[in-house]
Amino acid sequence: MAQKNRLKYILLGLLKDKSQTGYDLTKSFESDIGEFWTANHSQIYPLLKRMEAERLIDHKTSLVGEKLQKKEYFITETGSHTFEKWLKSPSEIDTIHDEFILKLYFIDDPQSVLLKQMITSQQSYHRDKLVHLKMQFKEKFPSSKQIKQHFGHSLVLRHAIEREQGYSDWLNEIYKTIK
Amino acid sequence: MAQKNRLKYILLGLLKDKSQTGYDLTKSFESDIGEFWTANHSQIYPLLKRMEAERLIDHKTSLVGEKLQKKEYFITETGSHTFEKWLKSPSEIDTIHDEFILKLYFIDDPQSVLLKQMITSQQSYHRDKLVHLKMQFKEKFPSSKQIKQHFGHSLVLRHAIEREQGYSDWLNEIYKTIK
DNA sequence: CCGTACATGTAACCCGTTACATGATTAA
DNA sequence: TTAATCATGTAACGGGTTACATGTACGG
Repeated sequence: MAQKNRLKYILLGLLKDKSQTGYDLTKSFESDIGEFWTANHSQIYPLLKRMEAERLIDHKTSLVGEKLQKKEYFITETGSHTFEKWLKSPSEIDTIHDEFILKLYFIDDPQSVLLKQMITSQQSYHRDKLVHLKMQFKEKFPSSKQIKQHFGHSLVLRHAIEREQGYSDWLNEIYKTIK
Repeated sequence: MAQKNRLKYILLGLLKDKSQTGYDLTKSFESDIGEFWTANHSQIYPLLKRMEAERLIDHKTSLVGEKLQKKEYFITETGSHTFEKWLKSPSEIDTIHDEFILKLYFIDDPQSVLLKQMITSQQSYHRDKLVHLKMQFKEKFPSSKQIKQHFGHSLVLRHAIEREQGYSDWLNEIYKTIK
């Protein structure tokens, strides 16, 4: 086994909640789950087929208009079991791949002009990201009711916000010392 | 162009500092740079050959004992130029792939027993990581002299420490609210 | 002499990205 | 009628992991 295939478990997790088409699943990577993982339809469709062959999921075909068929995928008993087993398994930690951090590693001189430019461009990126995430939280969790219903999601969003806040703080700190 | 190939730039960055063999380069992913990126020798050796074909690097062969030959790679003018161009290019941001965060996303119930177990196991991981990183910093940057010489590296290590601190704080916060 | 470290390579395989490809439905 | 969205697929390719493979040098 060469890689992890976490996408499989994401799809199981999403289908556990409700039956969906490959198209629907693809779209969820453009919103909610998209903050934490990415996937294209070209990866999702073949994977769904493989997962069906493994009996983790199944599908029923339905008509949209007069001709267009769509495949509504749903999770099987085996699929649910596999998903729960994954939840309980120890989580492996990947090293974080951040291109900016990588570049920074190679800059030895505190007085480097390039460094200043790099910091300011990163500052604006992470500032925007922070604003975006805070807005997301407000939209999805306007009251404690939503938090109780999707506790994990709220924690994950809060974590992303705190991470971006930390990133911004760190950048601002650097900026102060080099300017 | 399907992917990024950041490893190429890491190798250039390392060779810019000093000439090294593939073996040496492989080893540096077990220490310093290993905190921020991973790579195996099976990836490095073929890449070095490709980079040589692109005239980014070159090598001279030397003898270790009586038979064993090693290839000492060094960076070319073209290689230096390519590296500098990369440093100046805008940094793309990848979404962070954290398996624990992913699992958490799917846990709706704040009272879940599984959640408690997951939190405590993560707490110990990130606590250990934090200790490790702080030790690394003390070892590599015992005084301001080293920081001035390798400013970027010091920033990157400080960032990793603050990130782990933030992660731990967040976990502890969750633990308090669910216990 | 024996185990560890030094030193270099290839092959199989999976994951993920980009691009190619096609067609139906719906709302403006 | 036409543009956006819905809907599903395949192909090519590059990056990264695991495993296979071989041999030398050196210190205890």
